[in-house]
Amino acid sequence: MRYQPKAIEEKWQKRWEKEGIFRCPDAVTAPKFYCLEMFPYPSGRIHMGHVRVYTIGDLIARFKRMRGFQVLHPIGWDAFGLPAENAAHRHGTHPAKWTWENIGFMKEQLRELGISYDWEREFSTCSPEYYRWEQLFFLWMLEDGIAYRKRALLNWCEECQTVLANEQVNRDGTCFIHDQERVTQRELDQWFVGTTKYAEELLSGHEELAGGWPDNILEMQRNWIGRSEGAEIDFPLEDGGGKITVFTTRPDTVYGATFMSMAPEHPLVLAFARKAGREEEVREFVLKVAQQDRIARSGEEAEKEGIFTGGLCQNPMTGKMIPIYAANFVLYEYGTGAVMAVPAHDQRDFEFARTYGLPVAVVIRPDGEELSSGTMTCAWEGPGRMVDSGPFTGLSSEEGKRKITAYFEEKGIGKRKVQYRLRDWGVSRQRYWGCPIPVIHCPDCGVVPVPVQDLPVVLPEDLPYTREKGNPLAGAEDWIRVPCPACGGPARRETDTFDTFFESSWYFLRYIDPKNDKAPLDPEKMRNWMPVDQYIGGVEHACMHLIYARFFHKYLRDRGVAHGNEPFRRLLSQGMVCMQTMECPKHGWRYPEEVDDEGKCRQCGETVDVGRSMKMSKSKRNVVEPTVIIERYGADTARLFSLFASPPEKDLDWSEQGVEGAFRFLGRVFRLLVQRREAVSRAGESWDDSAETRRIRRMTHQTLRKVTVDVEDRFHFNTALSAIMEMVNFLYLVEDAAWDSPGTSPALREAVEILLHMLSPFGPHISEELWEMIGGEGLVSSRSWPGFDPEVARAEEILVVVQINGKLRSRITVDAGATEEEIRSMVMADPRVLEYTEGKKIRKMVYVPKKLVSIVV
RNA sequence: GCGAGAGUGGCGGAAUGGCAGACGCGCCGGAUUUAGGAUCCGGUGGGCAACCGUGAGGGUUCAAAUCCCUCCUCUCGCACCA
Repeated sequence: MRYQPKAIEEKWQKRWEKEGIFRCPDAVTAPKFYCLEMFPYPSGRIHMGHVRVYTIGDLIARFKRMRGFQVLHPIGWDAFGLPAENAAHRHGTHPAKWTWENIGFMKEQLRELGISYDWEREFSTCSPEYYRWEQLFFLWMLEDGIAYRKRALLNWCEECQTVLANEQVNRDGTCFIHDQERVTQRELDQWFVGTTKYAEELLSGHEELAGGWPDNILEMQRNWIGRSEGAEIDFPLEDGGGKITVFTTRPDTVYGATFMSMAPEHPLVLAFARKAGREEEVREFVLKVAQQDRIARSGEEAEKEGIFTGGLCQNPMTGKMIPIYAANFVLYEYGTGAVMAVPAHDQRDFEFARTYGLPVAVVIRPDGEELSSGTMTCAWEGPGRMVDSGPFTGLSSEEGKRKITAYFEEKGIGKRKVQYRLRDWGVSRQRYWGCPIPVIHCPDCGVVPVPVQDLPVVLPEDLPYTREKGNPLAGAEDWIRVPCPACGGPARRETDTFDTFFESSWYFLRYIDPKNDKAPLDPEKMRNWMPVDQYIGGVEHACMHLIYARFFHKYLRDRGVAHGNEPFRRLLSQGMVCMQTMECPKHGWRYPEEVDDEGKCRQCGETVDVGRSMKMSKSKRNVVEPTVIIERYGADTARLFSLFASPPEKDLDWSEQGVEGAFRFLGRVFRLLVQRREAVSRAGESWDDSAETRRIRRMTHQTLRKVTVDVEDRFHFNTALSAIMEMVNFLYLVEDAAWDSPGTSPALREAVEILLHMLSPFGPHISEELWEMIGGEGLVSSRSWPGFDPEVARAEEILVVVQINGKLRSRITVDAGATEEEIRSMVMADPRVLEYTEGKKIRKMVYVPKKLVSIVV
């Protein structure tokens, strides 16, 4: 009898489904555990990254289920998005058809992996029954002023006729689809959502998440939110006709502000130029900067360029008039779009001042150093004593910050200010395959929200699904033309759709009540099930999805639809699946079959460069198809390998031999049980108290303890598996006589039963098969996790290590019950110890209970 | 540039102050086999040895892969954020 995964896996998948053991009833009858993996985009087939994340999630879900929790483990589809439109364009199918077909394929593949989902809760975000609720949320956001319309500068591709997200612009500033097409900046009216209103809470929420979330993700979010404390200061304009407000983190340097820099996009820039009769040259500069793509403009190496606008303003502390420049390094979207320039104490301002011959004024003196504005070669950005700063001269820069800000507030010319790097979220996309934004544009009433009773605004499916250019929705005249809900006059629907991150920002709530057609979800169910106890996904979502989802949850909490402050109690961020790449100097990336045994390219005979391991991707030709692996080795092998090869948070290097190893281990377990099943079924009721029984049971319970702790507390799945392997190795070495003896065979039966329980969350199909084979009751997947007996697991003898002068010199075996006194005297009697201590004076002796004795002579 | 993390056999990785290299891969040997494969058993950091070994150097400690300092390398994130 051989291990043939194909034959057994399908059988058990059908059986689990028939018995519905992974279905999660609404009523909570046991402690709940909500286990969620980031849902997939239905691209057509699963890849190894999917196998890894869903295997990890399934291990946790299955383990918790066996631990007695009522586990909610759902799956759905993040079904809107651009690839569907691109595929539609290429293959002439409808995006909806393409998407639904892909869902069908991928569902089948996930089933083949044997993931324990409650399929009854499955949904796709592209169905109106789902997206109607986010349309409702958007109407609430409009009501609350959280959603608003703003003119903004966006990346625009002339070929696509659509806005591109920053991630869709190549590094060289071209479109990610049309790499010949230069992306330009275009000003458009767009919908925004006020994520910044929650900036402080998104940051302070980290306290609640600390411990449950990996530190690096929290750190990334912290950087992304980018809180900085400082002050806003007003600089009056020369003609007394207003002021420019700047934000600075260094109010202590205000006496050194010798000019002002503004973002070229700032409307005041051209206004100043017009007044000063410099409009032409300034406009030319502004246009030139606008032509520069974002990437070329950003980065510290980029050359600092600017132009005098013709405007002047007054430094409120020195009273001096200072020139206002437009400068390419000033960001319009951050702070106020204007910066007080302190060349002596800011490197950018320093470079700018030297280029344009502007004055440098030292106002902070570092400890024990003299700075001279004429000779300094770079700015001093550190702390120091204030100089040339009027009444504040002599203060430390830290104290100066506080005192000057207080002074501003007293005089009403400035105030304390906390500034964030986080921007409001632009949610409009000029695309077809997305959720329609539920507003109507009326020539008389302006923007009118779609009345709640008219929801959902259903995406029309029966249109020419693709146009040569632009958004197909914009051509759907029958759908667009509607009467204005306010005045009844002719009006037009919004043709933009939501960013697909909108759908993924609340899907975890919908799983709790996926079929509810009266409300997004029932409040009682929500209180029963939220928060998600364990969320699992890739690090690439650290700053986008995971911030949007936290924001959404906080907003919905404020609207009474969610409760609790954070949606995800614990987060596991799993590493990528990588594989070696092979690159031919002439033909680029090669598939393994394009390279011969000697490592030469089959096309040209050149030696192929075997590169380092990189994330699997089609373009690098280092992809392994999960279906091929499942076909050849079975799902349990695929699962086992991805759990064993590497700890979950690290990158995993794919290796064919590693997969073979996993397969071999499963075969070994299979053979062991086939070989011993007779003995196991004949085993008696109770074991004896022989040394052999104790040895077997000790191994069993020690392994059980390690596996339980490794899976439950440490997420060290690879070491849990290695413990299981050790136990299998141990069982192979147990003599035939012990399997057949009435005294020890019951202990071996216990060992085998516990082994199958432990293996079940890792390799569920083979575990069921073997459980059935030894005559186990019911399905092992729905049994309870066995509890280990610490008494049994306790060692009878312990090894005490002896160090002399810090070096390992001897080991002695002592009875587990030995006292410190006994151990000390045994150590002193040990011949190896005597050899090193003879004739020497013992200066110190350290005793670590039941572990080690350290002697200094 | 700033921030975070990592660096251990031929390889993936164990050990989080107390026996460095668990487990697996690879390799070597044995058994079985007509043979190969598969399987089962054993060995496998370096050095003849004393000893030496966790990126390099220093420190703390009876004891350091683990803690501290300096440096190097790599990965990731942010990247002119005033």
